[in-house]
Amino acid sequence: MICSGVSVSVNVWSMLVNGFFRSGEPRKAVDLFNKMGCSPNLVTYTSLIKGFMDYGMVDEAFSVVRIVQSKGLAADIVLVNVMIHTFTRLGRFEEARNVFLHSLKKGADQYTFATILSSLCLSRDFDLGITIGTETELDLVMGNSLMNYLCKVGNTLAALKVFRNMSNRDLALDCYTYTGFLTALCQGEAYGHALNMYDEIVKRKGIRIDAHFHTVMIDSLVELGEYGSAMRLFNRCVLEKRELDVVSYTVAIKGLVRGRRMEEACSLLEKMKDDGVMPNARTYRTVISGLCGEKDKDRLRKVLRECIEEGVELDPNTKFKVVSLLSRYTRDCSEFRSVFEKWRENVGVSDSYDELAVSAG
DNA sequence: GTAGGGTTAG
Repeated sequence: MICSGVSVSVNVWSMLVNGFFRSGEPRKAVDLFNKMGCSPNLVTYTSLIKGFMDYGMVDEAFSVVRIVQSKGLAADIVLVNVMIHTFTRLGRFEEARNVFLHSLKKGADQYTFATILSSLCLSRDFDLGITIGTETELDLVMGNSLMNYLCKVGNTLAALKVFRNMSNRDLALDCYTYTGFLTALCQGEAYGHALNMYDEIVKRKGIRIDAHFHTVMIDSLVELGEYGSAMRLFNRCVLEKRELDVVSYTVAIKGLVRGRRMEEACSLLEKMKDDGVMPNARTYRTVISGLCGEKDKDRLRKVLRECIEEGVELDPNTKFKVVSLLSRYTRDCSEFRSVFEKWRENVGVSDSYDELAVSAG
């Protein structure tokens, strides 16, 4: 269209800018924006803000926000939703909440509620002082988000009610929905029923089940202290070649640690690597604090060696436990002396705050 | 039928 001189509307330019961001070519999106043959509008700016945020280009995103403001363009509902999402991703929950409260007066929709519910969960500040979206008819994503929120605040019955509501409608329930359902059942002390439902959902045709779904069931059993049952389910998932990821293995390891089965926990740590799933800092933390708890110095040294070899950085808490245990035995920690030195140097600097920070995507 | 937005775990 451009080469043949056909006039390209602002709609088409906006679609192209958005499309290049979404297909992983932010450079082209920006080039095209700069070459637009007409002036951009709110839709174009919204695509830019979202696009920049998706690539972690926070300053660029906010420079577009300032352009919108300086042009006196009023944000519509889509931009409002993008801004709630943007502030949330940056951990700026207060601002997300303010934008949301402002949007209530002008008509929030399902996207708004899904976003703010997730924001509240992330901020761990569940008290918004208002009820959310009771006037709005649930759609799939908002329903999923609401169930998740209700489970987190401990309102299990309300979560189950949302599930029933969703089931009675013409919604194509998905992985998120069933995961929320199982979480609620386990929280409601109906884990036997949850296990039956789990089996039934896995057998059902046409539902894509992901690692998250299996992991939630396994983790719920672990949290209920049903370690044997949790491990049977995990092993069954392995045998049946279900999709499992690093979180699934870590949750299973947590079950073994809680059940004080450290030998098996260490074997599973090895097995996951054989299965092609690389342990991360959280996995090592689970095993290592378990070994510290059991004062199992020999296994601890072996696992710590691997952790260091693989370049996985532990959290400050776990480092402290390791040093407390091993430094009492000079002979046992000689091989780690330089590593411990480095840990001491870093105390109090950035990495201590990592756990407080919220991922910017 | 005609641009842009949303939900999950250890």
